Amino acid sequence: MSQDDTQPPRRGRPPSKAARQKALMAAREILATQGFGRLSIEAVAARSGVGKPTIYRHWANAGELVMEALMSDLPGRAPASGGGLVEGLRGQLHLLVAAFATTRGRQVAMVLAASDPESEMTKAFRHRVILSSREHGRSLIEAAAQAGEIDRPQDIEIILDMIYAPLFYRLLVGHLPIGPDFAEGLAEHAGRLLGGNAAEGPRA
Amino acid sequence: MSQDDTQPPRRGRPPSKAARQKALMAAREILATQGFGRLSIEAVAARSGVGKPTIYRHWANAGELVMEALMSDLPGRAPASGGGLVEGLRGQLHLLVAAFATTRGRQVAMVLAASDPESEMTKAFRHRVILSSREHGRSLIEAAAQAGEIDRPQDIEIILDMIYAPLFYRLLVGHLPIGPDFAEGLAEHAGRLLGGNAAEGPRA
Amino acid sequence: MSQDDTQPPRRGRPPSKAARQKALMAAREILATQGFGRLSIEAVAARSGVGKPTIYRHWANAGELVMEALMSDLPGRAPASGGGLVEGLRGQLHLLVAAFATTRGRQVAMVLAASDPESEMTKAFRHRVILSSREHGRSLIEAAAQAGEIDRPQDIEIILDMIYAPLFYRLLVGHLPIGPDFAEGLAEHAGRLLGGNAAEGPRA
Amino acid sequence: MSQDDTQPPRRGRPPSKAARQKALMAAREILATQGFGRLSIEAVAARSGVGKPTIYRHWANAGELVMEALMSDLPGRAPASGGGLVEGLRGQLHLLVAAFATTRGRQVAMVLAASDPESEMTKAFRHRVILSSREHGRSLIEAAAQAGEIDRPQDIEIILDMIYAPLFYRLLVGHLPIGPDFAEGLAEHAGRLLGGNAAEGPRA
DNA sequence: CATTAATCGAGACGGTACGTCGGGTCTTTAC
DNA sequence: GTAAAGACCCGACGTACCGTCTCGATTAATG
Repeated sequence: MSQDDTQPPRRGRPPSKAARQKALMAAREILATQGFGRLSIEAVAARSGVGKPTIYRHWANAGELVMEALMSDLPGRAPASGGGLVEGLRGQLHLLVAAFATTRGRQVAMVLAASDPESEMTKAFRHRVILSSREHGRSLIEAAAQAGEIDRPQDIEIILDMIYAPLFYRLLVGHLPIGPDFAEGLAEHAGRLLGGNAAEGPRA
Repeated sequence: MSQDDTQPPRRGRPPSKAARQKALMAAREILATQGFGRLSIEAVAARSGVGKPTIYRHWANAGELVMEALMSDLPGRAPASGGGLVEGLRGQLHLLVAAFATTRGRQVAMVLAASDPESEMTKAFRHRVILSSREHGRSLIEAAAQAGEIDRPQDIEIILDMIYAPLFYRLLVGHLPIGPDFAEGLAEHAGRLLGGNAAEGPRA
Repeated sequence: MSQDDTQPPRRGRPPSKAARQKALMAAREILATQGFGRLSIEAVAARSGVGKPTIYRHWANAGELVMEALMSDLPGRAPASGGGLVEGLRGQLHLLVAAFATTRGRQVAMVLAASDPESEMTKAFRHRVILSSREHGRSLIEAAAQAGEIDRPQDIEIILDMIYAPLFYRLLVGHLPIGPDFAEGLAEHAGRLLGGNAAEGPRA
Repeated sequence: MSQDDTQPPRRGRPPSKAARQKALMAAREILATQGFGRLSIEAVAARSGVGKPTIYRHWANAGELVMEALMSDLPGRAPASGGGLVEGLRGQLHLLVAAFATTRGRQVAMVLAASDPESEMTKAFRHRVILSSREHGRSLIEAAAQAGEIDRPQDIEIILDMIYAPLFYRLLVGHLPIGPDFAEGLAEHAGRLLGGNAAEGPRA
């Protein structure tokens, strides 16, 4: 907001970064061992040794705390595989699948479904956790179009949804497993969707 | 299921269908006016006049009650449009989008995310609400293959996910609106995915 | 019961005396093993195999059932000891103390305190369980007066209370044990209260 | 008990005395207007505006709350009437009778009968409400013996029971009214029991 | 170095809802 | 036509967390 963020050195004890970290750590542990349903502010306070009011000073409710706890260890960008478009998508989808085909995957879906969709924290969570991969896909496609590898698609939003939605769909519905084959198939069909000449099968 | 469902007339007072219906009705009203977050067994009991223990006799928890309440008024099958494969998909997707592009859509996602994925009720809910449309799509595709309209696709599971996942993805993430254009685009891309000769878009 | 009970042959299933007895038996068992606090109509029904509505057909509430269950095995009249007034009282008080210095004693106090004091069953219980001994005492005193052993006391009601109240007082308050010494002391003081010439100590 | 009761200043928010008082006040009101049978924690919470968990933080169950509510407004010590022993007993018994010949009297009996006899609260209640008058009587008797007014009785426990039990007996059994005549008669007979020369009745 | 002020932990507060127990009534089938 | 079984509505139970609010204890920057 202000261009000069050198906050006027306020008097009194500054907020403790350690408390914040302890709460996040405890939240991650509870998520890992007991699940989202068992995570309560009370439990986080008890496990972390941080007082409840301190937790409420940092997060508005349990959902926001959980979101922040889940926003670490995200699948970093795929390492810019030199290959073509499908190659790039394949790499990213493998990373994504590996990152979400765990307990955390369902937790992400749960917290997303349970949170107030208008909250700032929820928006940030959606962008960082869900949509960032979609945006990465968009840039891969646009780069391929720029390079003449494919024609620029007209309905890119729907295509992006078709590529990235199935992962969360399987996560939520659980009708089929999520594994490397799944990422492979998605990448291949994405290629077919983006350009007929993409005659590059799943690794020959 | 069994051919002889004449259950042996059990002793004692039979469960009241009226109580069951009153509870479901109250649940639907609360969902419509206050949302899933405000729906509690207590509130359903108060609004319906049905006792709490009676509600617990019928459903194990609020999630199961909500699932059953949401399982009515589903988008019936598309009316067997005489046209080709894409025409059939288009009709179904329009119905689906119309059915879920409402408050109920997000509620379905929320209750699904929040429920015990192993519960029988959750499984029934997933099949009736989420997967039934997917299965309908499968039968459309297989009929088209049978008719020689398209080649039989190899990865039909992934294709089905790509067609039906985006609706729930947008529902959950909320990054883009859900409307007729969306159904249109999905049907068109589905056609492209299923057969090269699908030059039968809505645009010329 | 009687050999010539030619009841007008009423239609339908006759009321089962067995059900009544089974319920009373179950109530006694629960009183003995779990106490008055754990006795509920539900528990009696479960243990006895008698239906709840049947129990309610016989007793208005748990209190009345308990009262009837406790009204058996009461201390019979003392065997008319040939001796004087104090001798008679002593015999009766020993019987009383023996009958109430058990778990049942406290239960009698509890059910009496908890019951609706206006109910017919409560009145019957009070007369049979509490006041019958007091009335026996009255007749002993009046016989002694008749025989010239003592002067007829003026405040006989208060004297009767002073003789019979302490047992229930100790039962309720529990500040001192209830045993033979207690009966002995009561009888002796009762004699002193009733006539100065009653110079007959506790068995010389 | 400990001579240094400066309790170590505990951390955290201290219990609110106001909440405690509000709950006790509501309990007294319910006792007065609806009776012990209608008193539930829920009702106390609703009437007092105090939360249910707060009530449970202060008392283990309804019985203990009621006991504490009943422990106020006790019949203070009789004002040390200058007269002799019987005069002292008479004064105290009149106060006692006046204090218990009300609805509260039966409530005291009910709560005492219904409470766990081993609970600390029950013990305190018995001592403060029931036995304190008995102890006062003991000190009156011992003072009279010290002063040579009477011989020291041997069975003082039984005598004390005979003096103080009838009040609670009538309360519990309800066979006779409790009024000034009753107190009068008790005092007179107590005098007769304690010493032959107690020719100081209220009559002549 | 003492003061001061904000944050910390602890924990009680008024609440809401939970899931369960038992009360007393009513309905259905069996005897 | 009564008995059993058992579901009904209802009230209350005692507990878990919620999010807020005092408290005494800590801790840094200020004076």
